[in-house]
Amino acid sequence: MLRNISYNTMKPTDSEMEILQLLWEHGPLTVRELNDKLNQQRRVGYTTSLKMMQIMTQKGLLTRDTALRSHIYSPALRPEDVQSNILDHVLKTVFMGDRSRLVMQALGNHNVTTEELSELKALIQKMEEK
Amino acid sequence: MLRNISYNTMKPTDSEMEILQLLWEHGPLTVRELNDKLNQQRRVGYTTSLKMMQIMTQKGLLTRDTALRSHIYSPALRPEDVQSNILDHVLKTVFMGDRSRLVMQALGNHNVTTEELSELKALIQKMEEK
DNA sequence: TTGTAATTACGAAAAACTTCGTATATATTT
DNA sequence: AAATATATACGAAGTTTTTCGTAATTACAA
Repeated sequence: MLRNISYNTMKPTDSEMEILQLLWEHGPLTVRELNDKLNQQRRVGYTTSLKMMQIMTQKGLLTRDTALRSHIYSPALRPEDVQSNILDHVLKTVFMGDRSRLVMQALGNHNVTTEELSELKALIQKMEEK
Repeated sequence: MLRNISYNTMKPTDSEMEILQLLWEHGPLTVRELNDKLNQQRRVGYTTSLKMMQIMTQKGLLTRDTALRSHIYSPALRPEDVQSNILDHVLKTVFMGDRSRLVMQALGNHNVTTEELSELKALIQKMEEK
C-alpha cells in the first residue's frame, strides 16, 4: 500500500523518470554509479545527479541508505504504480478519458509481435469471463 | 500533413493540453470564450489565458483568425497526432518501450465495456491477418 | 463626444525544474 | 602526516512554464 505519497510525487518529471528507470533496471546504486550510467545516455555533471537524487529522496520518490560514506539509493515506488498513475493522467488529460482510443492508439500503426498478440488475447479472454 | 512542428511542440505541457482539449471539444473559440470554459474547471485570469494562447500560437499549437477584433483561435494539430506522439513518449520514458505492458496497464484494473471488448477483438483480428 | 467596457500586446514576476560551483567532510595514497 | 581524491550538503544561477499587471487600442453606450 502506498502511503504519504502526494499526487505530484506519483507524476515524476522526465528527468526524474530517467533516474527511476536506471534504478529500477540496475537495482540500488550510489550517485557515482547512477551518474556513470546516466552519462552513457547524455552528459550530466556529478553534482547534478546528486542534487536530483537528494530532491527525489525528499519528495519520496527514492529512499537511501546512509550507513556508508557513499549513500545507496533505491526507488521508493514500484514501476507498476508509477506507470499506472501516469497512464491514468494521460488518459484523462490527453485522451479525454477515452480508454479504448488510447489502447487503439497504442496498438495501431505499430508492429506487434505474435507473442504480444497472444498475451493480449489471453487478457481479453479473462475479461470476457467476468 | 504536419509541417514545421518541432518535437517539443508535439509534447504540450499540461496547461497547454487543457486548452487544446477545450478547443478540440468546443471548436474555434475567442479568448473570452475559452477563458470562461477554463474557469468552469479552475480559476484562471483572462490575461493568463490570452498569453498562453498567444504563446501556443507562436509555438504552432494553435492558429488564429485576426480578422475581427476578437481573435478566433483553433487547434493547429489533430488530436490523433498529439495523442500518438505523447503516447510514444510515455511508452519510451515510462514503460521502457514495453508496449504490451502499457496496453495491459491501460486495460487492467478497469471496467471495459463489452463494446470496447469487441472493438479490441476486431483490431486484433485485423492485426493477425497481416 | 465623452466616458466605459472589452481586447490585444507585452513585460515581467512567480513558480517549477535543472544544472552546477563551492565549501566541507571523509577516505585514500604517497 | 601531508597531499590527493571522493563524497555530501547547499546555495544559487539558468531554464522553462505559468501567471498576471499595465498600457495601448478599439468598440460601445450615455
